[in-house]
Formats: sequence, structure tokens, C-alpha cells
Amino acid sequence: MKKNKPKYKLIIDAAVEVIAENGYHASQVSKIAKKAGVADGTIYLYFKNKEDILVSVFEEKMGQFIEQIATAIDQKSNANEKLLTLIEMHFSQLAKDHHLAIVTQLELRQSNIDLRLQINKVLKPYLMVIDSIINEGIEQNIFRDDLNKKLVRQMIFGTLDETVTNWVMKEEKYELVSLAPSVHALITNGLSTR
Amino acid sequence: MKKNKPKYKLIIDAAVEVIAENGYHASQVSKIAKKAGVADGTIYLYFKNKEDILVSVFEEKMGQFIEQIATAIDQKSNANEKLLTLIEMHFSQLAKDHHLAIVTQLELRQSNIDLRLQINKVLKPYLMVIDSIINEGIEQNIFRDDLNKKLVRQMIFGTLDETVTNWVMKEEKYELVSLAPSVHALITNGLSTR
Amino acid sequence: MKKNKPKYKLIIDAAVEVIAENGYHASQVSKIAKKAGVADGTIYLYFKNKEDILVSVFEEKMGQFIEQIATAIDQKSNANEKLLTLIEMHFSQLAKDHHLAIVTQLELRQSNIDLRLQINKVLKPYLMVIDSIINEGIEQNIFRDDLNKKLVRQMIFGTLDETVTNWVMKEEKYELVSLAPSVHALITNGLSTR
Amino acid sequence: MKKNKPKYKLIIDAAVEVIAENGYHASQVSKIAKKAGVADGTIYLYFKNKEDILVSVFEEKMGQFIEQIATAIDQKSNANEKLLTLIEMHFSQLAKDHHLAIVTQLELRQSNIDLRLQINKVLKPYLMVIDSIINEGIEQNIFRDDLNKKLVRQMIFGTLDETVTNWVMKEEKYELVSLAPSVHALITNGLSTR
DNA sequence: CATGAATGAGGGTTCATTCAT
DNA sequence: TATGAATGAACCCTCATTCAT
Repeated sequence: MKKNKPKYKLIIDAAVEVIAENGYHASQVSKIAKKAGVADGTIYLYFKNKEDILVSVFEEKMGQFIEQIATAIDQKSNANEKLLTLIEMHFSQLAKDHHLAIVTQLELRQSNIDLRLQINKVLKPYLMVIDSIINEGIEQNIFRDDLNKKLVRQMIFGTLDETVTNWVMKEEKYELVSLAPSVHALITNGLSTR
Repeated sequence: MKKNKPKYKLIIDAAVEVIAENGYHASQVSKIAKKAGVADGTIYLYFKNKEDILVSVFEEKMGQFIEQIATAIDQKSNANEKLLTLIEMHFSQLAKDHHLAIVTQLELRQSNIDLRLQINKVLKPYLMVIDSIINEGIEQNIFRDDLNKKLVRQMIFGTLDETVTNWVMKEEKYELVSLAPSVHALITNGLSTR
Repeated sequence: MKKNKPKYKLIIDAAVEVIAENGYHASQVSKIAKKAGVADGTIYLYFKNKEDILVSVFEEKMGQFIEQIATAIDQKSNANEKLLTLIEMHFSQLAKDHHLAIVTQLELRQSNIDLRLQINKVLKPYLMVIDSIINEGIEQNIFRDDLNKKLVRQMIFGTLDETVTNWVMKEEKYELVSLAPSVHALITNGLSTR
Repeated sequence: MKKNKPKYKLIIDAAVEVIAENGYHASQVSKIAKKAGVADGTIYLYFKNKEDILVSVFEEKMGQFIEQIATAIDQKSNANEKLLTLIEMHFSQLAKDHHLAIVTQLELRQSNIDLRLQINKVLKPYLMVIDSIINEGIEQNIFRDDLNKKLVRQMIFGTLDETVTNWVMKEEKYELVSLAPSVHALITNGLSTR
């Protein structure tokens, strides 16, 4: 299994750094190889082609991202707390990894549509985690049962994503994680006065 | 003013078509020139460079987009109706222009970060329309006054954007505009039971 | 018609020189462009790709080659004289163009099989000229009528080709054209004593 | 002597197969190693470099080729029979080894000139066999004594080679060996009526 | 003897932009 | 204004060869 070899991780991490520092389109394979401390050709012992590096970056990082969130959520017993935890974790993980935040929010979006579709596949498990919280909230009678669930998921993900992207584009000048309770309140209670 | 010359619009419209049909990265200047019926060099009499074409596409189309929405909103008297109208207009304008939807939701996002920052500038007036609705809602005591307004705007825009992108990626298989009331309800009332 | 533009011929001639001087595999497009005095990209305004340059070289040069031979043969009235003329012309044209001789006898043979098949197509008209001489000789009762005509053609072409290749490989140290009568005698009379 | 070790022959035979199946340019050392059942590095214990493999292939196969012909010729007493036998053997040995025919007639010709010169060296003994038949024929007064002997050899070899190449390129659709008497007649008697 | 992971040099092609007409 | 032929910089990937084990 190639994924367990040390150079695999070396290259993945180098790719994140190089993309964050140079931008998506200026990230040559040779730069990644140099940063990883391997020869150009070595890259191709571990990855089919450049696109495969990028998809793998997303898979690896997103895999950890989701796992962390899923673990944290399991320790909460109701949907409201789970949703808050998801928001906090989503924010905190990106807040603590500057490079990763830039890569996921800005750089990887410049990829062509084929690559974007592959990235969407990787994102699927995360969307399913959101879905499960929604379902649980409805079962627990915490969330309304007249919701279009798919729309709810889109609202939650769209809000988090837009919030993080704004934060990254503002060069992370403010505290992201501290916004979590407000975002949670907005999503659960909406704008309206009662 | 170059923007009023007939070839200016010819090139802008050709650009939208070419990008929608070929995708961002396969949209060469020469293709746009051919579709517009002008020589390659002529493009550079109206636009500084390729990036300038793309920004101008966004400016032109977004200008109309926002104007339509602003006009429709002016005829509504309270923030709730205005918000619903904004959502309906946002959806309906993209639903009725297939090419534009693909270009704004998928293709232009592949541009590099400099271009994205310019696009964000163009988006500013739209975000200000959203802001004014939020402010009005708070003044009218329809929206809560303890909200982080910037977050609210990010939630609204993020939700709409994510919803439209999902719809485009699902190849516009379902009715987008009919989702407007549900989206409006979600945003105003949130997920929670009362 | 691109073939009449001056740069087309410029590139063709540069290609012959570069291949003759550097060898088939060391003939980069950039070298050909430099020798032709044009930019690398200009090559691709006149040729689809590198292979297209090579096929075109062969087409152009072989076209002239065959035309010269055909014209010379037309002025002879019997098959024996025509055959001798063909041999003389075949030898003399390659003898007077050092670069062309190297390219056709040594370098272009290193091409892959697809290109070789295309080269064979270009060679077809030459083989047909040989065939017509054979037929005429038989009609004139100068050549025997019990011959396998295809074999005869292969003998003639094979003999000429092998003779020229040997001459080129020996670095053209001896007079090629003066061998023509002997080659002609060999082909017409064979090895045997009577 | 490395040539007697079992892996030496294993690699030679693997090379012929790989070249015949994949073509000269797609025949990587790693493919040959795999087919031979050895590690890539092992190849370099038996051969200096890739070119050395190819020359060795030619040496091995050509050695057997010539030996077979020489043995067969020794049993004939006059030059005419010897020449016919040489033609028959040349054709029959290639006709019965499909891979070898493709490799010698098509694939190995794609090699660069250095390699071709080495191949020519390997061919030398074969050309000397032809030369000896020519000399014998002249001594026996079967062949004319006014011949340019080198040209005769080129005619014979060129004719055989061109005939076999045509046959391989036509995908061996007809019987090659049965052409031998006609080829022999052509070479000995020429085209002319008497 | 044998392995196979690692190396790193090398080139065809695209396309935004220019400028002489 | 308008043209379009010409420019030339920039990069992914393959594969023969090596060498530590």
C-alpha cells in the first residue's frame, strides 16, 4: 500500500505547501518534488499524474478533517450540540492550518471541472455527516419536520463555506472559531424575531 | 466610451457563449474573436487583456443582474418580502439563462485569485443590497437585532450560491425557482422547532 | 495554400539540414525553427505537428525527385534506355544533395512505423514509374514476359536503395553515378554467363 | 562467459518478443526484464546498456541465421545451387519466425545510426558468404567475370531484403519461400530476353 | 548474484499578445 | 479602426541507469 510509505505523505504535505505559497496554477510538479526532497520522477511512483496528486491531497486532508469531526460529534447526544460541534470543528481545523485553509478555500477551486467532480466525491462523506445531524434533529423533535432536507444541508454547508472563504480572503484578520455560536444560532433560529 | 460601441457587446456575449460551451480553460481569445466575428487583434482595442474580458463579462452581466433585483425589491415594502423577492430573482435570472448560470457558478471560479478578487469587487453592490435588506428588517423589527450582520449576509449569500451551484451541477434537472419559498423560510425561521 | 508561402519552404529546407546534421532523434522542433529563422510557434502555423514536418519533407523532396525522373524518362523511347535513365537520375539526384541523401537513406528510416507507412505512400508514385518501365519493356519484347512483375520491381528498387545506402554509409567516398551502367547491366543481364 | 548463463538467453528471447509485440520505441528495459522474469537491475549484470541488448539480440539470432545458411550451402557443389539455397534459407528462416521477421525487417531499423553501424558489423559474415558464392561462381565460369563484385553483393542483398520487407509489411499474406526460384532466376538471368 | 526504488535530464506544443499593414 | 501572421515562454512526464541492501 503506497499510502503508508513515508514518501507518499512527504509529497502530499509538500503539495499543500507549494500550492498555498505559489497558487494553484504556478504549482509545478518539479516545485513539489523539490519541496518534498525527492526527484521529479519519484512523484510518479506514487501518483498517476499531477491531477492525482491534487485529488490525493484533498482525500488525505479531508479524510482527517471528517474523521476529527465525526469523532467529536459522537460524544454529543443531541442534534443541536452536534451541529454546534460540527461548526466549531469545521472552523477550528481550518483556523489552525493556514496552508490547508488557503488550499481548500481558494486554490483547489481553480481546478477544472473533472477534478472538481472528483473533489465533490471526496466531500460526500462530510455532507452525509451533516445529513445525519439533520435527521437526528428531526427525530429528536429539535428540528422542524417540514424541511426540505437537501436545502437544509446546502444552507449549512454554504454558510460555513462562505464564512470561511470570507475569513481567508480577509487574510484571516479576525478570530474564526469564536463565530461558531453566532453561526449556529443563525442556522437554528433564523433571522426572524418571534 | 468603449462600452457603448457595438463590438464591445458583441465580444462580451461571445465570451459568455464560448466559456459556457468550452469551459474556462478551453476558452482561447481566438475562439472568442471568431464567435464575435472580429479579428483576434480587435479584441485588444476594447479590452486590456484576457482577464479584462472576463471581469467585464462579470461586470456587464452582474450589473443587469443586480439592477433587476434592486428594481423588483423597491416595489416591496417590508424586509421579509424583499428577501423573498431577492431569492426569487436570484434564482429566476440564473434559471432562465443557462449559459450565464454555468459561467458564474462553475467556470469563472476556475480563475486565479487576482481575477477572483476583482470579481468580488463587482459583487460588492449585490452584497450591499443584501445588507440593506438586513438593516431594514432590523429597523422594522422583523429581524432580530442581536445579529452579527456580516455573518447574516454570508449565510444568505452562501446559501443561495450553494443552492444554485448544486442545481447547476445536477444539470438543472429540477425547478430552481420553486425552491425560493423554502429557502426563505429556512433563512428567516431557522431549523428549530419553537 | 500554405505550401506556396515562403516560410513553408524555409522550414522544409531547415528540417532537411537539421536532420542531416544532428540525426533524426536529435532534431528538435526548436532547432528546425532556429535554422529556418522563425519562432518555434510559427512552425505550427504550417505543420500540424513534428511528424507532419517529416512527412512533408519527404513529400516535397520526393515529389521533385520523381518529377525529374519522370521528365527525363519521357524523352527516351525504349525500356532499356528508360531504366538506365532512371538509375542515373536516382543516383545523380542523391549524389548532388548530400543532406537529402543522408536524410532519406539513414535518418528517416528511424521513424516509427506509422510514419514509415506514410512515407511508403509517398513512395508509391516512384514504384509506379518503375512498374510502367517494366510493362513497357515486356510489350517491346525487350524484357522477358515470364517475370513476376512485383518481384522485378522489388529487385530494382532494392538494388538501387541498397547501393545508395552503402555509398552514404561509406561517407560517399566514391563516385555513385558512374556505377549506373554496371547496375543497369546487372539488372538486365543478370549474373550468368550465356 | 556470460553468454552461456541461462539468464542471458532468457533476456535475449524476452527482448525479441517484447520488441515484436510492442515495437522498437515502446520496448522499455523494464518490459524486457518483466517478460524475462528478472529484476530491471539484473539486465545490467549481463548487458552494458540497452543498445547492447539490441546488438546482442541481432548477434545471437543472426549467428544462428548465418550458420544455418552456411551449413546448407556447404552441401551444394556449384554456385548456382548455392545461391538458390541461400535465397531459400534466407526466406524460410524468416518465414518460420514471425517475431524475428518483424524485429529484423521493421523494428531494429528504427535504431540510431551508431546501433545500425554495429548491426552492419554483425551482418558482415553474411555478406561474406554472399561474396564467396559470387567468387565461386566466377571461378566455375557460371557467373560472368566482368562484374563489379561489390555491386553484385548489393544487388543480391538489396533484392532479398526488399522482398522480405514487402512481405512483412503486407502482413505476410502470401507464401514467401515459394518466391525463391523466381528471385534466383531474376538475379542470375536478369530482365532481358536473349 | 539479484533486487527494485529512486533518479533527473530532456522536448513537443499551446496560446495570449503584438505590430506592420 | 481593423486585421491576423508571427512570436516565444513555459511544463508534465518517461524511462535508461544506478546503487544500497
